[in-house]
Amino acid sequence: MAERRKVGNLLALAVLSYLTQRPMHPYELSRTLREHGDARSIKFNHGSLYMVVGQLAKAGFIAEQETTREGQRPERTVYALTDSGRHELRDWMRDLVEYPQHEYPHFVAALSLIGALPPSEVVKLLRRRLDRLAEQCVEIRAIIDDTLGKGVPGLFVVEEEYRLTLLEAESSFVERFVEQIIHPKTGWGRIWAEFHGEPTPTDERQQS
Amino acid sequence: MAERRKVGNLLALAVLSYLTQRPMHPYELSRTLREHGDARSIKFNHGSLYMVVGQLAKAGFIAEQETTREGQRPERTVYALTDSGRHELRDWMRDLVEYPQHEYPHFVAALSLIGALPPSEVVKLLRRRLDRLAEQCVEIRAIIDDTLGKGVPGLFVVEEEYRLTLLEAESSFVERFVEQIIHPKTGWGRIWAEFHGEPTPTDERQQS
DNA sequence: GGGGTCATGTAATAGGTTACATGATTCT
DNA sequence: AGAATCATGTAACCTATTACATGACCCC
Repeated sequence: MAERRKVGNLLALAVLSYLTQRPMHPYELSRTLREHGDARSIKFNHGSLYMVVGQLAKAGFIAEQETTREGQRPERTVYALTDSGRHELRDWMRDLVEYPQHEYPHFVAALSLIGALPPSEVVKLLRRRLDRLAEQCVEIRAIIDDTLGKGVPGLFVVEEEYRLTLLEAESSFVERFVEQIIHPKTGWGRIWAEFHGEPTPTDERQQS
Repeated sequence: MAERRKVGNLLALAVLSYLTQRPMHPYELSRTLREHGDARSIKFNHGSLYMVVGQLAKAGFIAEQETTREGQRPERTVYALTDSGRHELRDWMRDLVEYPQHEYPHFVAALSLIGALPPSEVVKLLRRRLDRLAEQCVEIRAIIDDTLGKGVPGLFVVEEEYRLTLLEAESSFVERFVEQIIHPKTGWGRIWAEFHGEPTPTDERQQS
């Protein structure tokens, strides 16, 4: 489970995966990744790609196959997957699917220090957050519908469905949280506000 | 929104937050962070802490206040929050609470490349994942109950409640996904399996 | 009083991001 | 023909993680 991989960057996983189809040179990988929209799921960045390709080659997961040159353009080095690379890809995928990872989303960090802001402000900010979350939901819906509309099978948008699930869960969490804060009798707002030297808040449920 | 901060590591946020209480030296911060359990929400690591403190000092958000030494132990440099640091803390928190960030969880990456594994295996792995997710849920529940049991107000475990919400959402997503794959008539399993050269799967719903 | 572990920090290394460079192609 | 953009890669810089170092305290 989550062993220390020789190459840990998830971009490498995408590279391995694309190379199962055919050998490619880095720029082609780059283009394909971006076009295929994988950059939404895996942090992508031109510089890192070359780094990762280098690491994979050093680790023996891919191998330089040929070096061609067209006209005066820089040389393009074509890489192919090795057996060891094919194995690494499967093994890594199994790992990722079976074992949930402890991660550190930004919002978790913010929540853990939320007491640093006064509750009246937090409520305002959370309501704005709800709007943004809703926007993101429609955006993702659009991507999904658009892709399915082109006849692509649903399996290829499953990661977007997942995101959507999480966004919806977050939204309803935030709604509940806001209620907890502003609930006039049992809410946390009172002591929290006092701690910040704010006037005891009135019931704000009707606002914006 | 999400401007380029002088110091971007979320550990720095925790440091700023702790220093609002009183000036401390790095090791004290380190201990406090670990004891207070913030390491579950913010990636923490001894080395990074010193780095971050250095960065914060260079950026003027904290300032060296005094340097003491007890016996022959190394010097301890005590840092205090500056006005600019206090401002940065609030500003950063507002940012994090209001704006959802696009993040890259490992599972999303795996889903986006899920076709690399054959469906029969994916189903097996997803079922195992469900078990692990359930374990994590009870673990978090325990932390929450334990903390509340000590009389700590609920506000201080809100980040764990959030995690829990996300875990539950993920669980139900995975359950639905498994159903999608194995559904005998409308499921994705059939073509997917063929693509991998596997025998067309039978209805596996009764298995483990 | 020798073997752990706590307290405290620095240095070495590896990893990732940004900036730079340069010929080719296309647009106006 | 000059400007913008694509194609392709390297180098410089920052950030983060691991490893190392050393005196104090505690236990048996």
